[in-house]
Amino acid sequence: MQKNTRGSLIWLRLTRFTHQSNLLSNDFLKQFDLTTAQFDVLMQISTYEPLTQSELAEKVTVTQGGISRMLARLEKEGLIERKQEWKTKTISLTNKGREKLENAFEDQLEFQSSFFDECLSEEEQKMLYLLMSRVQKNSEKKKLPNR
Amino acid sequence: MQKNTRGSLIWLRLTRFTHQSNLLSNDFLKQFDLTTAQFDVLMQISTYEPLTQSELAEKVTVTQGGISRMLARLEKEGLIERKQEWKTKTISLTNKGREKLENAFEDQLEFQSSFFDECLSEEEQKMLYLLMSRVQKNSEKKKLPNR
DNA sequence: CATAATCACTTTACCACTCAATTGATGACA
DNA sequence: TGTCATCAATTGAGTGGTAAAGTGATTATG
Repeated sequence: MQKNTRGSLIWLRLTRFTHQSNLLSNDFLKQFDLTTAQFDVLMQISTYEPLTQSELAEKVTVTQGGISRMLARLEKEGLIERKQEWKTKTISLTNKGREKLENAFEDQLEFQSSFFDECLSEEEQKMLYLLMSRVQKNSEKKKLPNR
Repeated sequence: MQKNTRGSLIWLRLTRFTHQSNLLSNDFLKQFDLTTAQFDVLMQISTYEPLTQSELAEKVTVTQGGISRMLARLEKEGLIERKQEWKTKTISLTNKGREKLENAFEDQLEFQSSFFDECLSEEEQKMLYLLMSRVQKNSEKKKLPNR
């Protein structure tokens, strides 16, 4: 079995970094009693509310089933509301949810940025964003038939 | 709530891509009856065998508990062997495991590479690898106290 | 020598995701 | 009007991750 390809090495770096930064982010968000995934969906809701579950699932690239459970937890915690409205459910933040998000927002973005600020210049960050945008969009195109 | 930082945008692209490519990779590996995670640990075992569970956990950056269950499943499928050896367990591939890995290896690496080959030039890929190496190493430094 | 500490691994309970099957409401049409 | 298709959301079974508590053998120490 010969040596790895460049692509597979990039891929490894990406997965390892994402995994690692997720852990650190979870740890960081503990102070706000949130997880990274929860922060992510709260952000999306706050940006696009009101929206349906399927729309949200699309935004955070998670399956219907995943979103359903996630939202059930968030609802139980009182951070979001689901209103059955003419066949679909419309979701929006509660005041408690909005507060919690506003509370964590700045710090979390600062935290996320620190991963790059600490080791890349402006220029390099722009470059990385550009490259990753291309790569990510390309992977979107490969999407499985109906997701 | 103001707009996102550059860092947070990069972060989003990275997580979305990693998630998406993982799904596609799982789908791709279905033909070999493997998951991405399983391929990952089989690769590491094949490279470093024989090794202990803790060493493996280190390599794939997963917790002890996670590795324990993962290996239990792989053992049940007959792909790996665990030999209790003087207090630690030494793991190695079985012939079946080795075969399966060799079978999938080329195709999977080709598949991983395609994500980048399809949208980046040589130069750009080198650049991306360089940047991600820096970023990933930087995140390693931030590791939580005892992992 | 007995008890305590340590070490490698396992187990449990939880979160977050998948796919696939199911439920339940809406709307269409014979 | 009854049935049938459709569509959003839910549920069930499974994977893969975490943290934290538990187990059992080995080594240290009082």
